Amino acid sequence: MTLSKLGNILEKFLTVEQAKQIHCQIVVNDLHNLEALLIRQILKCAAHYSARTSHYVRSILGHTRKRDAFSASCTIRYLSQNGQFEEALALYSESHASGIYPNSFAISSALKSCARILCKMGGLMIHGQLQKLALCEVVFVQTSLLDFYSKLGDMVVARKVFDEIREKNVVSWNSLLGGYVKHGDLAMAQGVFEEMPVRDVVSWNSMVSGYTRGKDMEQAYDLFCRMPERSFASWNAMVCGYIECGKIEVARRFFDAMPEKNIVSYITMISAYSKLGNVESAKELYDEQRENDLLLYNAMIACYAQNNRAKEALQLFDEMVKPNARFQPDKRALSSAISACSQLGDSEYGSRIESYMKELGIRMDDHLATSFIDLYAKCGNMDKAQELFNALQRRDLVAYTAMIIGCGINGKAREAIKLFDEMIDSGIVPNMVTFTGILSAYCHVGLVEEGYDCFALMQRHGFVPTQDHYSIMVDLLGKAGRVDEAYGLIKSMPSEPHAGVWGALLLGCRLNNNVQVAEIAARNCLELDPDSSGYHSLLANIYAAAGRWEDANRLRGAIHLKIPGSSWV
DNA sequence: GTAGGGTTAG
Repeated sequence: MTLSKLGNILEKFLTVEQAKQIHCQIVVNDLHNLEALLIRQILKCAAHYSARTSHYVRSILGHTRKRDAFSASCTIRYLSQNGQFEEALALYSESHASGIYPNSFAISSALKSCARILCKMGGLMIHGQLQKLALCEVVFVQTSLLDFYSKLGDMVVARKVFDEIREKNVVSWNSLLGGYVKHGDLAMAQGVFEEMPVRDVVSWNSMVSGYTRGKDMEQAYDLFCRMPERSFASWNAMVCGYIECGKIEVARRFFDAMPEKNIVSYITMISAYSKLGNVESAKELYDEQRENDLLLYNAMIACYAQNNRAKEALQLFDEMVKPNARFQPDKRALSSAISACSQLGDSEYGSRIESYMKELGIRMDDHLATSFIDLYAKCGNMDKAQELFNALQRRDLVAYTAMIIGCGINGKAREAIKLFDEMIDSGIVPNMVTFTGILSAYCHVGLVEEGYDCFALMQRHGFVPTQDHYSIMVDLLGKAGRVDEAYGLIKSMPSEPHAGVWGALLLGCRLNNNVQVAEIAARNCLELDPDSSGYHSLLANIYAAAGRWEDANRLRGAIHLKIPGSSWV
């Protein structure tokens, strides 16, 4: 078989299994000159199969005995194009360490990876290496470098790199323009836009998104109308802009008006609906495009997971794990799935995900570890959660919050408080979720004064306590026997309390046999949440405890009348 | 075959 024939077969018909067989043949017959060709063809196919082949590509590379600059650069490029930036960088530095000199393809892919994961050190190191490699004059490399600095927000250096490019092309200009836009420097961006010798559709798109970032939709629309040609990205930028301004209906009108939509348009709309809790609209859009893109899956799974519809999230995730699925889950899909497990308290499913990750060689990063911390903590396995927490590269707000909540629900209030203090000391500013966690930890051990301090601290940080925070505080006061104070706190609330807050008060009354306040609490509960029968029996118990049997029996009778059968449950 | 828009965790 000739090389070109083999190439054609691979390119057109390659499946993972077939490629594996061919690769075995090559290894067995010691045909190493074929390896580079094989890898190139696999990478071509990989573009169609995305995550499905990534594991396989890596395994091929593991088998490859002669690692030349060509196969390394192909793989680095492949990884960076498929969003596997850490892996791309790992391979880059590995190749570099084993004496393979990177070519311009490897360099630009590595720089792109650094930019995307905001790895400043990595980019700086590559910049340093460039001097020795005599690649400083290659416009691709220079533009990648420029893009790296502008994505990291260092526009001074970016500008310097740009000035040194001898033959600037439109992409170089666009990267500089995009940098100013991302940096929020609209004046400079406009200057560059005026100065550019040639503008293409990307330049116009950048300017449009410059205005949408500044929430100046009028200017954005004006520019949008004046564009000589429009791409998907032009429309998507407008859709995105209206979403950020909270005008979802206008965004939808633009979305519907698009002459042709691409997958990005769908993902943008789906995640907007997701954040607004409109799962049905998201699902409708998803159904129009299902199984079309890995990121589409991710967006829909995240949508379910973010809106307390964990079962549906996992159903969709299951589709991806099937042997013949078109897309295999990546880290983001995994994060959402783990979060769904956590909501269901299903640690068994979580363990399956963990072994699935091992099987595919997906490394645990901080993001994933944080999802697992939450899962294990909610399932009561604090040892495992602590272990993961200790192994984190960096402890950020979300990780601390997950641990604090975990300690809180597992009765380790002291640890929660310690973590909270540690977090504050390291300069991390807590948010609403953190306060919920720490407040419930105080509640768990009955630290009333600390609870009040926490309320004050929240307000000092500019947060208005939510209904949840008030519920926990009322709960805390009730447990401490301070029912009247709890009632006073409710009366001081700036907004109308929900049933949950009154419910917490009612529970407090039960603990303290406070009939007077209980009647008020129960009345409010029933008004706000008339379908629930729990309040009746709670109040009945309070009457009974106070010796008011008549009232208790009257209420119990009412339960029978109202919802027949419910008392049997 | 190289660079420029989209999605994760509490």
